[in-house]
Amino acid sequence: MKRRNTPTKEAVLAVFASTDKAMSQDVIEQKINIDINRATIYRVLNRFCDDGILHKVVAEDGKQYFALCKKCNENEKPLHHFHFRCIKCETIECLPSEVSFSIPDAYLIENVNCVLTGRCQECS
Amino acid sequence: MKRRNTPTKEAVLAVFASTDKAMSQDVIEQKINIDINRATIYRVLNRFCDDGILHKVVAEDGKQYFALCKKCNENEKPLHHFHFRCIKCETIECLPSEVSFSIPDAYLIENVNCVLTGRCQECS
DNA sequence: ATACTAATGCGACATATTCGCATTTAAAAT
DNA sequence: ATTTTAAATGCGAATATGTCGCATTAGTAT
Ligand SMILES: [Mn+2]
Ligand SMILES: [Mn+2]
Ligand SMILES: [Zn+2]
Ligand SMILES: [Zn+2]
Repeated sequence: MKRRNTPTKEAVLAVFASTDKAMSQDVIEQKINIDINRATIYRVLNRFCDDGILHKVVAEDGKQYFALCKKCNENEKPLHHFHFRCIKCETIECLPSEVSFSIPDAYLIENVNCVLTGRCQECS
Repeated sequence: MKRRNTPTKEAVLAVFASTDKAMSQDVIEQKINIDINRATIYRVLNRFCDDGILHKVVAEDGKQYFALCKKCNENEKPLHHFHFRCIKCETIECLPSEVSFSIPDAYLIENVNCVLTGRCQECS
């Protein structure tokens, strides 16, 4: 069960180090020089999510997007934050805006997925 | 461009009249007695969305769910509300909780998609 | 150097949604 | 009542995204 260091992991992490946007598998694959299998990329991404290194968002295009989990000390982001997807430049960013809602205690929330869609500052 | 009345439309609307939950295409198809083609159901649903009769939510399972748009006079629901998807009973409900966030004016919001996932009151 | 098993590549599979196109049919026009 | 028009449908194929099984490769600890 212990994780191993592999070129694939490093390549994927390098991509995330280069931007603070959330990215889909195909975009990530494009940004990597070496050839990595699609399924492998998904497995690496999901493993990173399990390990709390990445988090996953599903936009209303039905696709999964992955983004770095900012450490609580530096660029702090609320645990549950909104995301913004620009239909023009096709990027997804994690917003600093926190998600808050009221719901009866009887509900058990296991996941929060909030995405706003439209045009970002540059594209509007 | 003018809409026509068809048995399909009526059958789909009848399904929505029977519940206040959001439903996916396959569930809707199951609830209809007469045989309607899958693509047709999607087209009807999307047309209803265009016409403001239904609204669409995409959950983190990547699937589209459709729900009635409540009229502003009766069971008033905020324009942008949260949704809750129960992983146990597999239902999606429109919550009365309104979605509020702060984002620079330069952003142009065209769509809001917020889904909480977990276990509902009955299933928790 | 060897053993153990996590990680990968590959192809197949599953599922959801859309699209083109021929056909049907609701509704307007005659 | 009949004809006309284009909206709606059925069907099959296409697209897209994500997962899975399984054989193979390759980190890492001993
Ligand atoms: Mn985020
Ligand atoms: Mn709703
Ligand atoms: Zn943009
Ligand atoms: Zn439930």
